[in-house]
Amino acid sequence: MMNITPESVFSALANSMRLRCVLLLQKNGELCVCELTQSMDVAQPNMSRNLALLREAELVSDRRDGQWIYYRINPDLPDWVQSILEITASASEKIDLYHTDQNNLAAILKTSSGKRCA
Amino acid sequence: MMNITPESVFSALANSMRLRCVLLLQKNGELCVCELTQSMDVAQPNMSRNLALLREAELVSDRRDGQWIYYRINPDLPDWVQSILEITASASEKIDLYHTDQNNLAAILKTSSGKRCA
DNA sequence: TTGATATATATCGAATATGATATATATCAA
DNA sequence: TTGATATATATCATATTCGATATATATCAA
Repeated sequence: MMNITPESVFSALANSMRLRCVLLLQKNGELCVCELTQSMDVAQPNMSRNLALLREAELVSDRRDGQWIYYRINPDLPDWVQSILEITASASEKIDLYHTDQNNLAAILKTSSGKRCA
Repeated sequence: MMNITPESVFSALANSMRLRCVLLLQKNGELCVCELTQSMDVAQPNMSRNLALLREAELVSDRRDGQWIYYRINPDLPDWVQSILEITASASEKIDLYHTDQNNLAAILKTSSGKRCA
C-alpha cells in the first residue's frame, strides 16, 4: 500500500511505545498482543492502535492463530530498514526501559508455559 | 544537554524538511541557512526553526561567520547515529525530492562563486 | 446458544507539531 | 549613524498525535 521511505520509518519509530514493541519483536520473534501489552504494562487499545500504525508503516506483519494475533518484524523489509533496526537494537541496550520490558516478557513466557497470557 | 537516544534521533528525522536538511548537510558538508533555504525553497523562519530542532537534538552543530551561520552534521555523533545517517543517505538516493534539493544547491553554489546567497 | 477471552475500532479531549506571519537581533557596509 | 542582509524568535491558527475510555468483533469453550 504505502511505500517504505526513510521518513515513514522514522515516523513509525519516533514513539516510545512503538519503539519498545519493535525491540521486543526483534529480539523475541513473534509475540501476541497480550504478551506485548503485559510486558510493557500499557492499555490494550493503545497497544492495538500502535501495532496498527506499525503495520501500516509495513514495519511489522501479523497473523491470526485462534484468538491470538501474532506480530513479528516484517520479514520482507528492505535491507536498509533491517540495518536501521539492528543498529537501533544495539544502541538501545544501554537504556533501562527496554531491559525492563525484556525481563517482564521473559517472566511471562516462563510462567505461561504452554498457554499464552494470564 | 539532552541525551541522544534512538527515540530522539527518530523524532528529529521524522519530518520531511529536517530530513532534507540532514541529507544536504551530509552530502555537502557545511552550509549556511540561506543556502539550505534556497535549495529547498521553503520559508526562512521555518528553516531556522527546524534547524534549531535539529540542533537541540544534537544532530547538527552551528558556527557563526560574519552574517552567516553555518550548519553541519554534528561531528561528535555516536557511531550508531552516524551509521543511521549513512544508511538513510543511501536509501534516499531513490527519492526524487532529494535530488531536486541537491541540484538546486549545486546551482546555487556554482552561481554565487565566492559570495554566498543571492 | 451463552459467556469468556483476545483484539480492534471509534470517539474524545489534551498535548504537541506545524507553517505562516510579524518582529527582533546581529553583522556588515557606507 | 543608516540601511541592507542573514538569521532567530514570538505568536497564532491549524493539524496531528496521543492516551483514555467505551464499544465492537472474532474466536473458543461449554
